[in-house]
Amino acid sequence: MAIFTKGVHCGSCNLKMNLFCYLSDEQLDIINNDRYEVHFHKGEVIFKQGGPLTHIACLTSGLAKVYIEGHDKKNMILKVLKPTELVGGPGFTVDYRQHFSVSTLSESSACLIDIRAFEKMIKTNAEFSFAFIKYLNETTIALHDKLMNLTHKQMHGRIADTLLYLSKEIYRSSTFDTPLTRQDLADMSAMTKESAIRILKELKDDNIIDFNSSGFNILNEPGLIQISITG
Amino acid sequence: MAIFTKGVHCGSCNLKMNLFCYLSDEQLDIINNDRYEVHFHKGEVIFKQGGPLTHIACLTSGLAKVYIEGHDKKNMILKVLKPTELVGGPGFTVDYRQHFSVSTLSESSACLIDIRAFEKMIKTNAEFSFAFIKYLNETTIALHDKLMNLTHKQMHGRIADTLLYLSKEIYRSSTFDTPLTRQDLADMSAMTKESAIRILKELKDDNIIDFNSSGFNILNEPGLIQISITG
DNA sequence: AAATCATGTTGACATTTGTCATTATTTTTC
DNA sequence: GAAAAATAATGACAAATGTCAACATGATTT
Repeated sequence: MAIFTKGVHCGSCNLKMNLFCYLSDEQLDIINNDRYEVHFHKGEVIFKQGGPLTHIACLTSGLAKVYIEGHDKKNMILKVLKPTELVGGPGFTVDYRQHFSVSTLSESSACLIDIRAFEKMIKTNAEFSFAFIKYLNETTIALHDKLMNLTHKQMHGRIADTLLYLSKEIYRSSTFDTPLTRQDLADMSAMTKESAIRILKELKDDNIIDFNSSGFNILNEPGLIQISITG
Repeated sequence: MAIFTKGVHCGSCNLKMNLFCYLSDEQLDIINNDRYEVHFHKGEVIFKQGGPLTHIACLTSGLAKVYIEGHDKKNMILKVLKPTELVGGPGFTVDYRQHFSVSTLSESSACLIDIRAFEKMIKTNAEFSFAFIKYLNETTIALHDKLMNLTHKQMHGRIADTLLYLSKEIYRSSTFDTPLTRQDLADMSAMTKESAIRILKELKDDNIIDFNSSGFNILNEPGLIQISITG
């Protein structure tokens, strides 16, 4: 678990950017007063599944993965987190335990917000609460989408979805270098790493994508989208 | 879509049972004033995916299924709804469209609550809003669970999960008769109906379960749980 | 530079799962 | 009650996917 080495105020994380814009200056002060910036090395765990939910995190630099840990190292990566996204956890208001793990894919920083301060805002500011409900519902819609993609598409479609997600949502570029390993790509696509490698090779052979040690390049995005649709 | 044949006040749906217990009598009056009870025949659609989200429903009698419609009639049943459960929809606060369909599995009644009245309660009552957030988070936890089960378990484990869900959560009995078809059981377990039939037969041959035209009987629950775990 | 370790790749093979055709059974309709 | 339609069941087969073993590559340590 994250250790608060020092109480450094997090200046790089402008809370007003997120749903915190609904807070009054006074309320913002309350949250600002006990939030801390923590630096994480590559591969370190920010939140651990099963552990206590004491804080909400806002990734301020670097990249992280949010994943559910299953049996036999069979993990499922729910999403990739980039600055300056929030990550809470559905245990909030329920059992105050983490229902997924979050770990960094590169050197990263995160701003940790005390869950009690967050909870107070929810209970005292209805606009803020409403915005948070919207955030939760958007998460649910994304989860539904993932559920359908992973259960109703074959491997080619699932890998296409993963590549399009990285290209469009995370890196916003048709070429990108990524610290995600083949195992990570497999964990995002619900398959073994061997299968992921095979499908990637096929897509490369068909000139839909290209890749080497320095990253991926989507050569034929319409083709990749077609594969994503036909599954 | 549901047609409001008549403005019949819904007496059988005691809103105080659900999260509505956080409302003041005054607020409860506001919601009570424009809610209606509607009867649905077996197989009728209460909410249609893609359609407008104008109401929240509380099933007051009967049974319904909540499902995402995919391509080629490949549906995914998210949950079975029984009295007196609420069903909203993640489109609330987002795009005000339905992101899943709800249809009845038997003759049913539902109490429909205007989404604007509901939204007003969210915005004016922080305790209510907090309870609703808890409800949303519980839904998300259940979705995570489903995602893991469906992507990381083989068919035997998935069918076992479905049977245990029906037995424990829905019917609360080791024997139950259900209007769910084999296709429905398959749609809950992310497989084809032929596969569902085959697995059910295997479980029957192994004396883990029994079934006939009048319903299911779980003979060896520990065995079924073991299958669910080893997947 | 050698050694070690993590990650990536490939091939052979077994298993799982879906598809399709066919027949039985049940339910609904007339 | 007969006919039609929906649902259930079964078998043969093909396709998708995982498993395992082997080896390659690259990064890190010594």
